[in-house]
Amino acid sequence: MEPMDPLAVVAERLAAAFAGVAGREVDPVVRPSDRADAQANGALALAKELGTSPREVATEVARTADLSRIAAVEVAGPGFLNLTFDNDFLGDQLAAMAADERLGVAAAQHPEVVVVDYSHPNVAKEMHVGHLRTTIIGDALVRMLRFAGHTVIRENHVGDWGTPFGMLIEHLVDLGEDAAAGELSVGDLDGFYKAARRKFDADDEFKDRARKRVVALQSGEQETLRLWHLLVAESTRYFNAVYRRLGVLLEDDDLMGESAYNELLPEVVRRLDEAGLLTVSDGAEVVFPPGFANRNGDPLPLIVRKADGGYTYATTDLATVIDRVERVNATLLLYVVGAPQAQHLQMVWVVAEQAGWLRPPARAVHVPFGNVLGPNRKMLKSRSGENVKLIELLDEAVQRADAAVGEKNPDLPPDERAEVARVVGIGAVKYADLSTDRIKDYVFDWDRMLSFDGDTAPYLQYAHARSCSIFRRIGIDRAAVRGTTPSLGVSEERALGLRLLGYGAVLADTLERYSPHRLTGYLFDLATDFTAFYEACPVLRAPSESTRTSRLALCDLTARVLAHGLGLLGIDAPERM
RNA sequence: GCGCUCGUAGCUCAAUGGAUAGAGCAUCUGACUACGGAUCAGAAGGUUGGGGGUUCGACUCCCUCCGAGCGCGCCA
Repeated sequence: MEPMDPLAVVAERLAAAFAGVAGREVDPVVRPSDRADAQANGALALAKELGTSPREVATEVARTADLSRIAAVEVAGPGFLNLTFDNDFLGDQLAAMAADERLGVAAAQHPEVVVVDYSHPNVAKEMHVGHLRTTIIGDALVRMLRFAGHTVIRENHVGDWGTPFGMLIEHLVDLGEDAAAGELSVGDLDGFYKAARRKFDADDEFKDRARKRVVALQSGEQETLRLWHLLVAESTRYFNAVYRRLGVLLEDDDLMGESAYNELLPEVVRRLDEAGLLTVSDGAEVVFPPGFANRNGDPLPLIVRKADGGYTYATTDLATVIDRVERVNATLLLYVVGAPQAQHLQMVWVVAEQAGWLRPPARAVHVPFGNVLGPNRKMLKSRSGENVKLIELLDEAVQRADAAVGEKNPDLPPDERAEVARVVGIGAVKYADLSTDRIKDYVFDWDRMLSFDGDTAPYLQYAHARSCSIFRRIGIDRAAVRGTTPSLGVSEERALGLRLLGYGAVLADTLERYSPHRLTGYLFDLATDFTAFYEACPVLRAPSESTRTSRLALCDLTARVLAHGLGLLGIDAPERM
């Protein structure tokens, strides 16, 4: 099937012409441009190789390229090929896009099994805004990868094991199971954790009990395990409530906490030993991956077993590699984990490669994201106590959205209003996070997260709702216009049509970089093009019946792309708001 | 000390090595008895932290300096 993206079509034709001029295969870059519909700059790069001027190369390419009925081409500047697409061609491409369930988005050529590791909250600890990034980015990547045709396995690597559980279980015992469960079920995880921590720090007797409890837990003592399960179950219930509120795909089946790898840990160490990678250093069993040095310039170890015999998170992370490659049969391991973990993960993967667990086609990719900073521009610390609970942020967002909906559209029935408020509020929060390049730190700011103006989800949702509204007004089914070929005589129609046709390329780019903000940027541009079109081009009062049908087709396709793109980001698009 | 990341308009952020660095917010001017004003049109706002280099061409790549943040042996 010929691609619907006109840039791709033209790139193919130009490649042939370039090949004729250069005498070898050339892959010209064709990109959107302010000066024309598209621009190719291959001649500039090729001229030196051919020993001629860029303009000569460009002119020859322009002369020999087969672009009839597709685009006009002219040589400009130092040797740019400026392309102007033929309107009928664009209309045909749009018609093809509208007829395609995938909206012109190509499926992955080599579908694979992908594990996406994200969210990973800690049992008996509050989910705060820091968890927003990994959860939302991971969710968006899952949706996009799935749409691209990959088999996607979600894994929520919850922190459900380790030394803190001694004190948490003892605190549970002190409170009594019912009282503790009650406290946890209302979501006061921070209060529970802090109380345990306080006792641990202040009370030697408690501390002693906590330590013994850790040993009991690790040795699988029945009663201790039962109490541990209680903690995990209550926390999980709370996490699920947050996930449902947030509208992400994670569910109980996706839980792969640290505890899930317990049996594998001795195996990890044994295999490392067999591979001759294990060294004993200061009583601990470690591996020295090449290329890493500590602050003294000495080799930096990855500790897989502490001097006291306990395992570390490095051991667990190594176990995840084994499990995901050997049991799940994944070839792509995505870790949606904060940027500070970069070195740790690199070390783990180097060791996994050395041990032979991670080898092509299997590979691990870190999808890092920046820190959420406090008002003082310092990292929002999970134990600082003053960080914002995720659920509070979400509730506030929905509440503000509800007020806005009540003001803007008072006629909405109460139940629909509540749903719109939810979708708009949550959408705003998600979009605020997803629309920034994930690698950057950002300062957490209520106003920023809860803004409904400008480059925000509600703006995109509004554009979608307006488009749907036209069809509702005249009472026709949107699908009815999908057979028509749009004509693009007006510049706003043309700009909108061109934008629509770029959807597939943007999605590919977004997935290639694992950067959802590429998609949000496109959707904002699309909504902007649509509103400009909407202002300039009357649809229902169009000058002719054919123009009206053509514009209705553009409205329908815009609404579909907006809803689809937002959907891939985990954001709903209501038909009314 | 070593390593990683970041530095772009007053603020928050975009920008595959391509011509004149773009948006949003805020500010200022304007626009309908609304196909939905949660909108649109316009103005103003820049030595892309400094300096060097590579290139026909650098916000982008390399070097260096400055500034900020985060990692760097038994927490996870």
